[in-house]
Amino acid sequence: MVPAAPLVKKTVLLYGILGGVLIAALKLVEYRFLVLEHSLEIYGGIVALIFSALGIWLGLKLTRTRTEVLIKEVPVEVPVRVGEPFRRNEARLQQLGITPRELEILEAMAAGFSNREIAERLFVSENTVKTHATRLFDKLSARRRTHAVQVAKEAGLIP
Amino acid sequence: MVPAAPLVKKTVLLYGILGGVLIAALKLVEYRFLVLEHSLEIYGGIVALIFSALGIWLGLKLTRTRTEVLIKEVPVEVPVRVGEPFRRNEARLQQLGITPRELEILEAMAAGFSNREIAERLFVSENTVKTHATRLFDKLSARRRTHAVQVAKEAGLIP
DNA sequence: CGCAAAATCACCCGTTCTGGTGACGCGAAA
DNA sequence: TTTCGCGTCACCAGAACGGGTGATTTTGCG
Repeated sequence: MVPAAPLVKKTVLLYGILGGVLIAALKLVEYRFLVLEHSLEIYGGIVALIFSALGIWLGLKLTRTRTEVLIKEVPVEVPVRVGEPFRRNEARLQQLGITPRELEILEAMAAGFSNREIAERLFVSENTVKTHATRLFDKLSARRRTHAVQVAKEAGLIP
Repeated sequence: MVPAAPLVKKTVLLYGILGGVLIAALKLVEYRFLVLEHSLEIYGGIVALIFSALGIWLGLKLTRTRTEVLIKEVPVEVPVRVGEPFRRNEARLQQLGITPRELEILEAMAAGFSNREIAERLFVSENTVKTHATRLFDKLSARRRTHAVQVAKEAGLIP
């Protein structure tokens, strides 16, 4: 364990110095608190609080460097379809009576865009997109957009 | 922010309890040390040491789960014959940390079923399906189910 | 030109989905 | 034994979606 040796060393050193300074500072002011009742508890509490914070910071610091070091390079298989640039089934398209505009909405839908996003993309209002969508659902006999997309893909309307 | 709320809360609570116990313990033994010279410094040092360790532990605990997120993907192109019965990309599946159950939900989702339908199909409550869906969206970096499906298809997780 | 199809937009209402939070049980691993 | 990952379930607020209805503007074509 302990991969980032130099950084850890530096951090620990800094931590030690900070601790020393704090102890010295506390010692300087301890006499003031000492005149109070239960001053020892207060003193201990303060020390505990400060060093807790310090410890948390240290812990965070250490783990942060660990996460940075933990970059894994993993080979990923990327499926590459050879040939077949996708040929749209125009016949079925006409058969279902899907208009060009509706097809655009369908494609955007399949790409995972929301109605609002599609509206912005095509420079129309969201209501318009919804209208197109509704008609698409009718023509594709679907009730949900996910279903519509599925049906469209199977019908060869979209890639 | 801070998604791991329950863990943090529990941890903080435990931390507080530990701190209290330690303070009490120290108070019990303080009189023994008090008879020595410079006992206050020793006392403070002990407190500082213990709470530093505690703080470090806390810090480590808090950032524990953030270690394996940094995965660098190295694309390796693999030709895929069209018409093949579909080969699931198990590697990517594991990379994303998608569980078998989540994959089931993902498949049903891609088929165009609603959460309720999926729930009925898998004999679980709709809430459970929602939970799985939410986790899927996180893992697939998607905001909508259509988008999730699209991402999953591109990643070779589903046909 | 004039019509029909297509495209555009609006409003309402109910349903579905998404995000966030919290909790419990179980089995495997540490 | 404790911890952890997974699966399960719940509740809530807000966003997105779907269905229905009606309306106006563009556009292609006879």
